[in-house]
Amino acid sequence: MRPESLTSTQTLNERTAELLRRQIVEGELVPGQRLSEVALSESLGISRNTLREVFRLLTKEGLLTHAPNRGVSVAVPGIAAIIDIYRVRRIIECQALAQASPHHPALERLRAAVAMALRCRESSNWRGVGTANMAFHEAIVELADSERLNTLFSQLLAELRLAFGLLNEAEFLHAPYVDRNQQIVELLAAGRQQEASAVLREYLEHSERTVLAAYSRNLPDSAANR
Amino acid sequence: MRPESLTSTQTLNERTAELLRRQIVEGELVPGQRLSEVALSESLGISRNTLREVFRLLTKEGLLTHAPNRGVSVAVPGIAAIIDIYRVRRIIECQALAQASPHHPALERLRAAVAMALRCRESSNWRGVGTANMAFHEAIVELADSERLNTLFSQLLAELRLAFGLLNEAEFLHAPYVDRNQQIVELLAAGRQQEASAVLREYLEHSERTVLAAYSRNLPDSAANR
DNA sequence: CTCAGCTGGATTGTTGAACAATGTTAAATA
DNA sequence: TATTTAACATTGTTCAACAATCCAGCTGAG
Repeated sequence: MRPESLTSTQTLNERTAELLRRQIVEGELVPGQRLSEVALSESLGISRNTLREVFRLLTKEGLLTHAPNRGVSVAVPGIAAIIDIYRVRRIIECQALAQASPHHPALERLRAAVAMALRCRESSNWRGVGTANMAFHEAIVELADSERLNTLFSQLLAELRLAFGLLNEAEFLHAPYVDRNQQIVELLAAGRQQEASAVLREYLEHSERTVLAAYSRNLPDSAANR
Repeated sequence: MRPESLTSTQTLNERTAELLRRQIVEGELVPGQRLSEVALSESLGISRNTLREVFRLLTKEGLLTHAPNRGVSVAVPGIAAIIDIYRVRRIIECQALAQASPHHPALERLRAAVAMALRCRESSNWRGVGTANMAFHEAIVELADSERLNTLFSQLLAELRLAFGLLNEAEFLHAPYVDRNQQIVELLAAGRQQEASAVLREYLEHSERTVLAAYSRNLPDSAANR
């Protein structure tokens, strides 16, 4: 999809940004961890100035936080961020689904994501279920045919993956929703968008509650974060 | 609202970004204009590296476009961008309004924006009507109580002001909607959110048509832009 | 005359070093 | 103990240089 995601891009800037993005959402860099300009630039083999440009990029994407004169650190999604993200998701995803055409090309992507999730669930590959689930929701947003919503949403999902990384219960977080995803696709294909949207709304509310519960259970101290 | 908008902020980075932002949306820098790193950095009295960091910021905000090895230029919102922006606006604003509480604190801002617009219209201050109108829509999005939607929307509006700058018909673009804004506030205050949302939707569709018409009328060549 | 390829100049990409400004830590003092 | 001061470390910012890329104009062949 995105030209950057294929291979190493043209500029060192983008390549480094992509690398750090991956390290952040995959948990190699843990939330809250401070990123020293000199240390990281040396370990990456790039200049400090170049790294600073990358920092500005990722900060705008919400993956890093930048405190002037105090450096940048990996963002720590707090409860407020979770609530905010789910609020945006309900507004965008439900609306995209409700007004979607049953013949939209993204329908293929939806079906593919469901199929992938089913396969992964059978082999108890919960991580795979998670990424398939992400792809499913990205396809839902694509139903709205808006570049800007697509990029916003992919950033939101990256933030959410950061938050999920704080939890270690991938099965618990993703597996229960595979069946509902399938149901949503079928409803949409049958032209029953309103019902599909309603299912999705309830689904998102349930997921939010689950995440928030796991959050305050596992991270009792960082509740006031961000 | 935003801490940056009050006075000069801490870091030179942010201050310069704010300056360029203003120059862009106010038309001092015309869309399509190329921004040379050396020339601009000298004229601003800042270093080339610092300016490059600012460029990355404003590019992420959609106000600049960055072609690797070919430098940055002021973004040229094409017809596709206009359509996309209005699509996002309909999804976000209408939903925010439809689910809003009639006692939300942003209601005061809505009323203030309408009052301001009325005053400006009486004195034929069309520029003032325009900014009041922008404030009105920002307040609508605030009804959704989402940080992320607020920042997304303020970026969208900045892009839109960039597009409007290509047109020189402020009266035509903003004045007709003052009355409808007032109507929307009254409907919301009366607890008739659905009707308010419907008025807004029709309003946005009308505005989009107007802008697109003016666009293809005034800029017949740059239709395929972006 | 047109077009492919070349060449030189201009711009961006990237680096390294330096200094100023700020934040942090720990010792020293009241 | 609390406060102040004094080092230290980190970020903010600048500068100068070189490599990589792009662009315009030129040349020469057909």
